[in-house]
Amino acid sequence: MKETNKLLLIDGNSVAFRAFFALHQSLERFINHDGLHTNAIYGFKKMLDNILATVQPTHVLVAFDAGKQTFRTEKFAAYKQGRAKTPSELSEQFPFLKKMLSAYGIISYELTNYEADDIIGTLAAQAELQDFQVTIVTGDRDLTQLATTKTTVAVNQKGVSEIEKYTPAHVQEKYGLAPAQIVDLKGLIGDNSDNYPGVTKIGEKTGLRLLHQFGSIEGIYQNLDQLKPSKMKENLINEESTAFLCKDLAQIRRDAPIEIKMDQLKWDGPDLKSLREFYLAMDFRSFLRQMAVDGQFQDQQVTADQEQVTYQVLEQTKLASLPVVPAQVTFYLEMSGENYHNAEFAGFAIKVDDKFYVTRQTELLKQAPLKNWLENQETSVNLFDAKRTIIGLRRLGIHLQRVAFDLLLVSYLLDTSDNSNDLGKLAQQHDYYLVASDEEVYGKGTKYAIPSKDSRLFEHLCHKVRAIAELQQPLLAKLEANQQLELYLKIERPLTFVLAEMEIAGIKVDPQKLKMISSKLIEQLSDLEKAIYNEAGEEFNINSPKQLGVILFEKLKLPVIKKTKTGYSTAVGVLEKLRGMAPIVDHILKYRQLAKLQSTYIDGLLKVISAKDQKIHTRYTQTLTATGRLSSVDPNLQNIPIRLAEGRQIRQAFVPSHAGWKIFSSDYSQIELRVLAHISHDQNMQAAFKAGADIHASTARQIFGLADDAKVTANLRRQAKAVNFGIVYGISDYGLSQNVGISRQQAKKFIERYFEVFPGVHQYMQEIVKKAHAQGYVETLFKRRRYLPEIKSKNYNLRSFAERTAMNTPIQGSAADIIKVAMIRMQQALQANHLQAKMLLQVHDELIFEAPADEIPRLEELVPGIMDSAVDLEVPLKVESAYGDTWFEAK
DNA sequence: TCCGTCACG
DNA sequence: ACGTACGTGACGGAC
Repeated sequence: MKETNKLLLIDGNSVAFRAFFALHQSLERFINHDGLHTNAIYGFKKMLDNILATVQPTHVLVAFDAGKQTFRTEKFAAYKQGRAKTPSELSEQFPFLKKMLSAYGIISYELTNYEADDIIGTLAAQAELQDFQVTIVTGDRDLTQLATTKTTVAVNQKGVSEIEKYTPAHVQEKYGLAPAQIVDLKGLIGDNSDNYPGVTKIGEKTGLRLLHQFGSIEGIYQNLDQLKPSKMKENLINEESTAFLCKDLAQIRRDAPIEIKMDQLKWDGPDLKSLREFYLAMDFRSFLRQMAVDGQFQDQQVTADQEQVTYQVLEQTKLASLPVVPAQVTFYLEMSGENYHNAEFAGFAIKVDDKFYVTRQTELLKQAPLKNWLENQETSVNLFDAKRTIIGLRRLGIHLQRVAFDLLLVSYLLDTSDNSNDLGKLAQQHDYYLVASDEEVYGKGTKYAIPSKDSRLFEHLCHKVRAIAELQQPLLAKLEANQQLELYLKIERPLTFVLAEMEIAGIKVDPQKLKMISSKLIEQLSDLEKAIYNEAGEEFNINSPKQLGVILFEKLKLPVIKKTKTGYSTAVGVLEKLRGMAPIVDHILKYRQLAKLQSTYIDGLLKVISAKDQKIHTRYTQTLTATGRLSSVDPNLQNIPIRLAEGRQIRQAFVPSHAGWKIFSSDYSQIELRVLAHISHDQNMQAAFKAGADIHASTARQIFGLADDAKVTANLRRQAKAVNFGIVYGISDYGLSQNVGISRQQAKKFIERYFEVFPGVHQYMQEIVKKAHAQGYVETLFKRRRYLPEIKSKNYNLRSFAERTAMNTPIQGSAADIIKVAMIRMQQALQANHLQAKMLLQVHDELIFEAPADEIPRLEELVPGIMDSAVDLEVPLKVESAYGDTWFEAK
């Protein structure tokens, strides 16, 4: 018996539109490495898989509209006029959509002068004659007119997955009409979105009533005498030609001059190789993973065997049979929770030679030969997240000395903007699919739990170890190809050890001091609260921007300066403009300032002082920022207040951990501007630094045209400083004007003048943007790389942002490189000089130590000496130091 | 979980 | 005509 042929016809434009708007809120998340939007392609692909699986067609075609001009516009010029232009973010996706269809082995078809509908109508008619079953997929209900016993019309609803199926019975049920009568209905009532009118005053209700009575438009006009005289009847008579024209426009053609034969639509499934290449080009990682898991890669065939990993559960009795000093091991230590300073151990897996060992008993690590593997100098250890592992092991009394390959760190260096802390997700980004993400295995949020079933945990840990081992060679090769091996080997990898020591050391914090500050704050806050309620005439939550907005702008009728997405803005900048209009404003500003201190810096810090040693152990994230800076979390010790006197007091609570010790601090002076002077080779700016001038005052003299020895007023210096900052950030006249409080015109003049005075800087800014465009990324002094795909975006905002980033990242990132080098050398110098001093904190351009009082004179020489010689620039680096009994006094 | 706000370089 | 300084993390409130 012959099997039934099944034809699937898809309205490409309509489905692409649906997919685009369904994923519109995620538009900016769907951008591939070339800056192409991919949301419609993604949605289309999901829908396509869905429909292919349910319909299981033997023949497939996707029809597209050929253009605006069609036979319908010839008959009626206004047809589909007044429609919003297709957004460029969507139209750019069509060529790639067609590429994907071709990889799927599916024909895309369009026909001059006809719409996709007509192609579908014609092919459906031909297929029915050949006894095919036909399924039509579209987002447009008009196609329901094509439903027959052999043809089903599937209309996708809002999303891409919800589909409503129309058979003749369904159309009958919904409208009380046969599918063929849909065109009569449209002829009477018209179509707003296609922009044709129908008969005046006839809507869906009247239209349906007439058709139920007379069957068709022809029927209505043959039986006009049966209608009672009415306005409607007059309209029908006056607009007879319109009614017939509109019916004709609605009528999908079933005889379009299509040259394609049914045989050509035969579908044999996708070409997996092309599909894989396409997904790679689109950055569709989840689909790639799906393909791998489904065993669809020819060169990376995943069989059930390969999914599995053979491992041995490690036990006390087995330790003796392990090798003594292997050349290489790959190791993963699992802890439950992010904070490795105190997270519970969950187990470990280790690969040696080709064998995998795994256990929950982390205590085994303390014994031979495992301890020796990790501590001896001859075995290289491959890891994921070395810092986490170093600190976890240290808690077990194990001193990890040498790391060869750190998957997390290397991956970050390869692409600083596309990083994840999850081994499974990260492996996927490198086209390795045989390890799940932690979220898949452990869950997230309140559901997070290490599996109690041994095999589940053990397999996952072994998969992780296998991924590290497998990715080692290819990723190191990529680093080398990018000329980034030195950055990894000389800077980032050694830095991991330095950071680990700083985190383990921690900084002592005096809770009594914080509580003293707190009691004063609470008193002041309570007074302010009373004053604010009094001025507002009611009590409300001052911390709620929403409630505060109502009080200020509705009840007190203060002028609205700025709005946010959700309501009135009450940010500092806004409140400062309202100052003097009502006393409540000053009180709110003060309240905000103090409430921040209390919640973030008093309560927040008290919560994280360790009961064991009265210290705070932050974690530095080495693999997060796009520029190469560190960040500090849990708590953030890089944003302890300093600018305002009230907040600065918090620093009095940061104290040395031993009696008779001091806090010592050194910071780079204007490191970013010095970096800029170096990379731009601007002679004028370099001269200022070489002369040891006050750079902001010198800038002021030059851009405001003062004499070389003229005194610079505080105000001019402040403005020049703002311009200098603006330059570093990738300046815009608007941004500068907002910051300095001058007109945009004035700001523009400042910038022009600046570029005249510092032509090297101007040239650098232009060239770095060009370079970013040409190569797709920018680099720092030590070849740290940041990709900027959006620099090619057609969206002005995205593109401008990428351009400013191109200007800023080499500056900010090179400064980060420099202090990292200094930190490594510093740690070595402390050891080499047998000093007790410890490096505790890094705050971007500043290093903070604690040391016995008698070491301070040595540090005053040593630390600045190392910091200012960390790199050799075309301008000198300047370092300033200070010390005292608390961090507050080390200023 | 997102948003607005604000602390730092 | 557009909306804008660069890089972070933590908090409270609202959904």
